Amino acid sequence: MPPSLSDRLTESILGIIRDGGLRPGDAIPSARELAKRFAITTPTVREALRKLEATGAVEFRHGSGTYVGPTINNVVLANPHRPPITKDSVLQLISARLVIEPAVAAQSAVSRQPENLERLEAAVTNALVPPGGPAFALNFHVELAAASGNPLLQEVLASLLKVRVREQQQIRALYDNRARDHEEHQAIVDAVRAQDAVRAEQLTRSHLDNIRQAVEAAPEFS
Amino acid sequence: MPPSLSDRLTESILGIIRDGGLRPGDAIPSARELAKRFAITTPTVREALRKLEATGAVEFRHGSGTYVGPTINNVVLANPHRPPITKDSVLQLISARLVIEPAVAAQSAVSRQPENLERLEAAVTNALVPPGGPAFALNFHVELAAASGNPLLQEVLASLLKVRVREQQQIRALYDNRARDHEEHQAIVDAVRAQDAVRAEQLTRSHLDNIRQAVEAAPEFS
DNA sequence: ACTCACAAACTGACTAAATCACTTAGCCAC
DNA sequence: GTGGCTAAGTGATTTAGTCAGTTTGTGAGT
Repeated sequence: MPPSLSDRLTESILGIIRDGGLRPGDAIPSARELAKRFAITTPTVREALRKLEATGAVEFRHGSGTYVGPTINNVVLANPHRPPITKDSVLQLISARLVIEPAVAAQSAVSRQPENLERLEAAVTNALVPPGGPAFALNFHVELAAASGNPLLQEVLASLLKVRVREQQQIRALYDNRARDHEEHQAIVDAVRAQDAVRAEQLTRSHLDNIRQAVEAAPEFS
Repeated sequence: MPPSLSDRLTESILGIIRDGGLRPGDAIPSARELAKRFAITTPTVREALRKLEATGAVEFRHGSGTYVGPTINNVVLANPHRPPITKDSVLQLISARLVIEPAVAAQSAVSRQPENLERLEAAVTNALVPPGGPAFALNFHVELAAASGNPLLQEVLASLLKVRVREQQQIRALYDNRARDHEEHQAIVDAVRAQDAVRAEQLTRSHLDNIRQAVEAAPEFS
């Protein structure tokens, strides 16, 4: 069962990106030129590009060009075609985070660098500004994972949280306890700063447990 | 910036799958029929289907049809367009697993059901049969995560390990210590059976640490 | 010299109508 | 029955073109 033409094409296009040293944001050759280069037609090229688009490896900008996407080097990614969200799926997500994140926090307390502490502080304070601020790229829990020094852990957390974006508003609507969140986040940062792994782990666990309880108490959402 | 036609199409196709109650393995309407139904042309339909294919939501079988894929309900998935593997990336992966898996093992020791123990035992014994056996679908570490009762944790581990498949042969070639692996796996299962979370956690940690050391000692691969 | 408007010249988005390649199921001969 | 052939349905790909945005450079007007 030989790989299909469009399969080989995706690999070739990735080869162009890697061999060309292209980084996220850089433009790749136009669909017409790729078609010419590989001696195939544009619909076939577009199929291959769509596959790459689905995984965030490339991005289309109508009229402008095709660009290298932000997650091209990711190992694990959030499913862009997510199933609909239910209260159960939210609780499942929090349960998974309850297993993973405390261990991550402990590791981050050990491995954190001064740069990580800066970003963590920024994430904590940014969360206080009312929504609409542009600096929402910094997510506290993702930055906490980043402080572990392992990009893979950051990817895993980012993927888990990306799925949550859609219902984040719903949770906020039901249980907007920004002040408490802020306090707990700050306490975790302090533990990480002090390189107190045990405390960071335990604070993260109770923080997530608080969120879990809040969601559990909330009514089923639409 | 309105979503492109093929974006809306993917959503519509997912709608057909979900509304039709289709499950992985079931056939979906042919590209020609979808084109007719949405009053568009087949290349456009194919672009949408390719996007769904990239995330494992659908599968093509030339000459036969298009079928619902196994990972359509996944929240997080392994990047099918993985970057090339280096020794560093392998160590990074093991480090991430060293953070996540012990915590997962502890949770599994608490939550495991009789059914999980069966599958774990099967995974342990299957690993002993020489490669070529068909029952390689059971991966010990994935089953260990499954025993936690949280499908999301299973997804995360499966995604992390899927990436590793490509270099699994390389690791095996450098450090084929199947007997030791088997012993350590068996010890973890015993701890999980006894619902001894602390021991399961610690055994998992040392097991992964052994693998890490073996990889570290290995020469750089091609 | 500066700025604004506008017109190419690029780009992606999509259409239309075929042809080729593969799989499956049914039929028929043996 | 069983084997092989055939026909219908499917995905894979081509060809040739139109539509719709974006970027860039040019030139008129100030």
